[in-house]
Amino acid sequence: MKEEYTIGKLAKESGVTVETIRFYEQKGLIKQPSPKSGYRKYPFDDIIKIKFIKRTQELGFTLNEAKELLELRVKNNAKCGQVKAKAEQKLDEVEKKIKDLNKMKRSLRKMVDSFSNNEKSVSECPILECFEKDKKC
Amino acid sequence: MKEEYTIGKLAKESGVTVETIRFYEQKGLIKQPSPKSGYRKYPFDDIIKIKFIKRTQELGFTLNEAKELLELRVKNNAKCGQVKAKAEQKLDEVEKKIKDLNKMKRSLRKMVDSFSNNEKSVSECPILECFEKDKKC
DNA sequence: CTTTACTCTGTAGTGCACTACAGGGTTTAT
DNA sequence: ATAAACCCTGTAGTGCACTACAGAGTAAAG
Repeated sequence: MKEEYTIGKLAKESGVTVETIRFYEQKGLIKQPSPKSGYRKYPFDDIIKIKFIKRTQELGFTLNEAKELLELRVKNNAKCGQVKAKAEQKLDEVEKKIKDLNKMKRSLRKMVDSFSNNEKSVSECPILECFEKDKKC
Repeated sequence: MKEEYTIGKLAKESGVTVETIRFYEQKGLIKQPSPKSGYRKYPFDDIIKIKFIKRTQELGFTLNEAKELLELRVKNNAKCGQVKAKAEQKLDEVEKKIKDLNKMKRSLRKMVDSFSNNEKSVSECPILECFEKDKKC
């Protein structure tokens, strides 16, 4: 009943490859007690860490940003206020991303709507024009 | 009154660098009549092509996708439906991203709110847990 | 006619997030 | 005891979208 994973098991359990874990380690996202004696050993808890990284990536954060967020958890002298500030900053970033994507969405929707006549040949479709900024097709 | 741009003028007019244009050429997005005699010459029309590429990128398309869209314009047997389908697919992708980011936003907002007590130490702040999928903080 | 500005090809480097070996050592199952 | 399965470090390659030269040729301005 050991409290540890080998790298292979951690990889399998968290849904990434062994190489990815070593890559994260190299980038400083996952630390490990430099295996003087053979193999890396990871606490079970690291599976949550890796899933967290994957989750943040799904949401458009970079690995460096994931690292920052992980570091917030680790600094035990940090106060909630500091964490809150970082979280708020991320929140602003997320909101900006959503805004940008909504712009994209509106443009794409306009384009799609303008292509309602499926049988027109492309020469009659103003493809280039439809992509122009602020152009109504 | 020549009907052509040099690469430098095309670059300036379309807001990209000379290298970017050559890069696009290399990737097959812009074609040019392999300048046996000196310098590349581009029709004025290519400025629209490059702006189109930039625009598609703004809309979340990759260079390869931009290339495909440009090719649709050239193939005169292509139907509007094909362009529409591509735009719709992108639209789905963008909408999914927005959904994910909204989830993230809600998680972050919850997190920020839970950090109202600025003097609690971070160890009491459930950062990782707050990011977990479908987890209510 | 020379200097400056522009162009050419080709290769290498950037940042991101991996992915794929090579050439070993270790552990576990049979 | 040996073979399969796993692990190690380290380096190189991938795809994307450029960016930055090096070393050379050409065109335009004064």
